[in-house]
Amino acid sequence: MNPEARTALLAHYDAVRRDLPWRGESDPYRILVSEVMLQQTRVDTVVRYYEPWLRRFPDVESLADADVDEVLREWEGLGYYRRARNLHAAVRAVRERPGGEFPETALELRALPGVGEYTAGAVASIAFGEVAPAVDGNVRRVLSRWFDEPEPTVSWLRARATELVHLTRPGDWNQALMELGAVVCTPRNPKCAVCPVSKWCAARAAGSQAERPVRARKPRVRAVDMLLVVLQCDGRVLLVRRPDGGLLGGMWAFPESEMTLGAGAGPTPTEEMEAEIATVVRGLDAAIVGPPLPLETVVHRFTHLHVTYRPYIMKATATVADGSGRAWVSASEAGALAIPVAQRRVLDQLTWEVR
DNA sequence: AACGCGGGGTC
DNA sequence: GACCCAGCGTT
Repeated sequence: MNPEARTALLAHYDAVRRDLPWRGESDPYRILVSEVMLQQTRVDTVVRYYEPWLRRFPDVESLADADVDEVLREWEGLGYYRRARNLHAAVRAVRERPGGEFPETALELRALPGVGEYTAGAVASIAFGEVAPAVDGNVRRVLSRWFDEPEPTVSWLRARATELVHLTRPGDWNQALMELGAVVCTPRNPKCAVCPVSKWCAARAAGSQAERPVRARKPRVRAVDMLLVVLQCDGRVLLVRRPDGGLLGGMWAFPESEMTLGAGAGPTPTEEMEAEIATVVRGLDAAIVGPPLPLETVVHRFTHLHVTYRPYIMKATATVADGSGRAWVSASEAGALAIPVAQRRVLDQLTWEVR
């Protein structure tokens, strides 16, 4: 493609690359862990999770042996919890391979759960030196500007990235492109003055870099009021396990019900709220022995959802048999479970008095 | 191609 | 408050 530009970018990467925990790593398991954690997640966030994760799950064997609950607990706060479940399944799949050997090609890696086009290329190039492209959001933006392509398609990106990838240092090349996008070729106010490839950049020449790639239309955010039912009995509260497939899948949370009454919920529950609480409690095969009392509301923003959690606490009889999907937990037991951040904030309001 | 899926940093 | 991040799986 353009040997001069590639040399300039690699030289820039060598000179200024950040010192990250996984930099220079050669263990494919560790590289896979870092790449999965980095999916849709900022470097600064991943840095806080990476090393604790490796202390708990240092290799394929230890992660494959672990229970999914431990895996989710270690992932708690990172978001996109499907990633943790997929990673867990992926190392189990690796263990089942002949000799338990780690897949070494992008094609084989791609077959692992949670490993898509990007992650397969990244791990193959970084861990095994395969000449494979790796196109993430950063690279998309860099290439869109480099070639002044307003709306790059997946196939166009794959073609450009494949042409460009360095033949002897593919892993460093892919990381150099991503690092350029993260540090220099940023979404807003790109730092063209310090960019090592600005003199080959078509958008820079046209002055269109600020508009590349063109913004996608913004998705509308839905506002939701969510009733949370906090049943308390003998210093324990009832948590239910959320369905695997959906939002916050597999994590433990308070029983909830979406309310349509808007922001009117005050210090005392409305009749409508009382009725909804009763419905939820009935569904849990429990019985209330005291009045529902409001806890502080907790606001949490998901990407497409703006949720106001309205927790009500009440004493109840622990008539629920502990099935796999329900559990009466103490404070210390709650500490060991994977619980969504917003609901952890509700838990933090509890005093855990016995009776 | 579009959508669901977390949480947090940045401007 | 809007944007967006070292994406993937499903439909």
